[in-house]
Amino acid sequence: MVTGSKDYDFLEIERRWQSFWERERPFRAGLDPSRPKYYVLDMFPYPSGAGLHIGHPEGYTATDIIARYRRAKGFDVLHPMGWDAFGLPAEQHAVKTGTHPAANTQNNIANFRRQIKALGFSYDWDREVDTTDPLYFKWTQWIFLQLFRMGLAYVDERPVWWCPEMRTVLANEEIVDGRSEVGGFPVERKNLRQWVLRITAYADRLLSGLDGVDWPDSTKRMQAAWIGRSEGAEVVFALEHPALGGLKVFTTRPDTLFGCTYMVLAPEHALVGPLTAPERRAEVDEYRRRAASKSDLERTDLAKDKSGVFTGAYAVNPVNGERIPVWVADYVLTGYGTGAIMAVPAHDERDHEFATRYGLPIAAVIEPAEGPAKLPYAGDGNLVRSGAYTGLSWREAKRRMTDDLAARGCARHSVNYKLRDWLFSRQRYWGEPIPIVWVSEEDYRRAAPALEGLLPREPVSYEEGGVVRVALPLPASALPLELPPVESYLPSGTGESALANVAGWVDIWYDGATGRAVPASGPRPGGATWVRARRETNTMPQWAGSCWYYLRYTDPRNDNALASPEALARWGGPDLYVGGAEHAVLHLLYARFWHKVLHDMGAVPTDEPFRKLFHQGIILGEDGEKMSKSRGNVVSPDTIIESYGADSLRLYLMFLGPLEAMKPWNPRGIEGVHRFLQKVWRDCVGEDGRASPRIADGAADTPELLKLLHETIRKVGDDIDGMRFNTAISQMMILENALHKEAAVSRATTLAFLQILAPFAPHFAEEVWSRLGAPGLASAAPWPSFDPARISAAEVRLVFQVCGKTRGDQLVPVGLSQDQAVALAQAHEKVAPFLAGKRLVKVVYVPGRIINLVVA
RNA sequence: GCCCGGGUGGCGGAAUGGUAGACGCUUCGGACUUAAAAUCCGAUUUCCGCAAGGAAGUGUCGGUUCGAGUCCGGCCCCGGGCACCA
Repeated sequence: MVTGSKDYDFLEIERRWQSFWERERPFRAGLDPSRPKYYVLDMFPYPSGAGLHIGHPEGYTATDIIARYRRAKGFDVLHPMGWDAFGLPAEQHAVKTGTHPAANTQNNIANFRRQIKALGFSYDWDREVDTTDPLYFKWTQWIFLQLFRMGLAYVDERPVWWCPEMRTVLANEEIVDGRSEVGGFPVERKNLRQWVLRITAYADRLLSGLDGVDWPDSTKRMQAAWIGRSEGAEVVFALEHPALGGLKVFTTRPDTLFGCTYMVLAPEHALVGPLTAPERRAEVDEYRRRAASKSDLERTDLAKDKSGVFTGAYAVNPVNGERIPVWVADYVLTGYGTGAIMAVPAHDERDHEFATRYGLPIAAVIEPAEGPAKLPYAGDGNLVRSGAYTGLSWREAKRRMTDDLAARGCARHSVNYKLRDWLFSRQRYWGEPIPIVWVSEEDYRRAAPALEGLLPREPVSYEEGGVVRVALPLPASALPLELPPVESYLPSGTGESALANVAGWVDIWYDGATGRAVPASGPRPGGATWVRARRETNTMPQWAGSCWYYLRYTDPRNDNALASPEALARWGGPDLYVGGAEHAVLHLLYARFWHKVLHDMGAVPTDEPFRKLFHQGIILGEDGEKMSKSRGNVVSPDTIIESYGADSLRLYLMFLGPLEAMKPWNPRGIEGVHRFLQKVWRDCVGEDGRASPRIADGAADTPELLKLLHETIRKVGDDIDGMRFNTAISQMMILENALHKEAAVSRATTLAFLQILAPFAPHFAEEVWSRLGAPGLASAAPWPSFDPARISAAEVRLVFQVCGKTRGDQLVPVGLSQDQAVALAQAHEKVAPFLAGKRLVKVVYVPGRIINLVVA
């Protein structure tokens, strides 16, 4: 199984070995259950039409090295690849060309697969998954039904970007500067009925679960910030208007209650209407109208100056009975806390800015130890002018005041999160259909008994034109619910997806017990369980399929479960997950949420999906800018492979710098690693294409060479474990430079070198391995072990310092005593002049490293 | 504004508190060649010096230490994330 060429013909060599792997499939997982398992996963790609760019194989090369290294170390390795293939670009392409997005998607997948295989990655292709495959999304839909059953999926009116000109809903990324990216039409907010997942129910566990995982700190921090837990109190302020009862606010600083000088409601707050005084109504209504027309962006970024209006109403501060005015301002958000705040301008920057602008009183109630602080002051301190609480530390006061108010029934300890529930529906064709039909209340009651155990405790319903519609889940037996063919992939024009136009699919007679359906245009089939239904026309977002794919890889063809309990028990989640930091929050948070839900229902054994996470850095263009088509600085792996081969590309991607770093692509640098391979080739393979005469069976390598070999074996192993591939490669270069200088090198040394090179440059290593006549495969041989005795030397280089400055060095025997070391230093010709005439005041001796003589 | 990460030769980068610049690129010199490419050998932080050698040097200012690229504090740049969340 070698190629015929005499020189390093990488194209031929790589082609041969790739077809060998294709044929023999040596990288299948689960072949030997007696071995320990290792599951190493890449974030699967969206197969775009543009094909692979150089950033993809960076992370893939890293995981491939680890996978091959672990196999050589005796692990049963699961290393799979698949396709996150639903998504907007495929749908846009379908709209433009009229062809089914699946066709284009399959073309793109074929191209991605070809490109990935050309890099020689050791994926188990038998486990490939594709989120758009009905056999896959059957289980995505099944998971949705579990969320539905558990009351974690509900419907709500939520705003979306609506383009009246195009009569379609647009995603955030389709909008540029407040206009549609295509056509440049104006867009507006429009409320639509949407599916929402109750991720907030898991907020606390999503936060605490971060403690137990081996993730980059920055990513943990980002998730924690996104979840945004804050502890405080809900406090009820009585309103003067007796009919209105109380006004509830959330505050993290109940200790500053004595400094509350006004209150603010979000413009959308339900009490704004009722409590506004008649003489202020016109102004307040106008303000609310203006706020409603502003986008989120305008309400935050652009509106640097705070604005608001007085409602004419007053509330009563529960701690001191003071009468305080109630304002409306859009710096208070409706979605957080209670949508209303107690304003403490002395100790909150935002309130301070607002109070200053509108001339509202500012009362300081917290003082640092060194006396009154410049306001606004949000730091540590004790209470002042706060009645019975004066003198307490703010932390102490926070607890006591909440407790006291709670005893009077006007406060309670409370926790709030920034995390919002997850908007889970898209008005698109190219996504997983949501397996729900909508029926009347009456029909729901009729169908319910047959769906025992599949329904949420509270029915999910909404009202439209006075008619209540209730969500009925498809039974699992009716999954997958596939996308019906459509004439046009354009959205319906009413804000619904193209599915709404498929009358025979949407409007149906539906058998709740079996999930069978026939078009409503036909007669109602016989049988009591058939009801009139309308199918859900929303589809799932792209996140859905990627939320659980790592589980499917463990048992990708299972038709009875998302994966068998045995497969899940064997593989668990990935031991290592590698992907871009751009997914630090959303993908990883959503997947963790689903995983915890699945864990709670007993479907998966672990509580967290990704034990160890690593983000590869971004590879920038030659110009140091982000690679993009418009900049024209995109590097394609195909062209690099043509000129240097996949092994050189793999080596170079890893040699560029630390995996996690952002680093520019330098087209010349690849010459270096390519030369390295050429050099190894020439040192191992002779003129005739067979083993070089330099490689001698009986050659006695020098102790220095063996020391270097064993150091290299150790360092390469350590560096792979630590994901420091760049230094592993440089160590192998050092070894090669040394081997190159030898007239003859033993076969054993050469083979060991090829083995540690194999994970990095697998085609190359296998080829040379077999040319040397070594048995089997380089990748199948057990990882070489290093001998510590070879590494330790009898002599070490000791550095002589005088007052911390290096003045010389010398080879000394290991175990040299301090006195001997001092004597050697004093006698050293380079060192002695610096000691002449000085008194030795101190000696610092680090055996085997340095001796520092401090003189005066 | 807040929270992170990072500033080391011409370039990418390497350095458990212990010889700063490994390894590679670039450039220069030499060998081989009719010549070129490839390859091989050597040099390549800056300054002073013919040399031996010496001095300075890891964004910047200060500190801790026998000794700091590494630890601590201030400042300046660059990159990323969040951004009225009460």
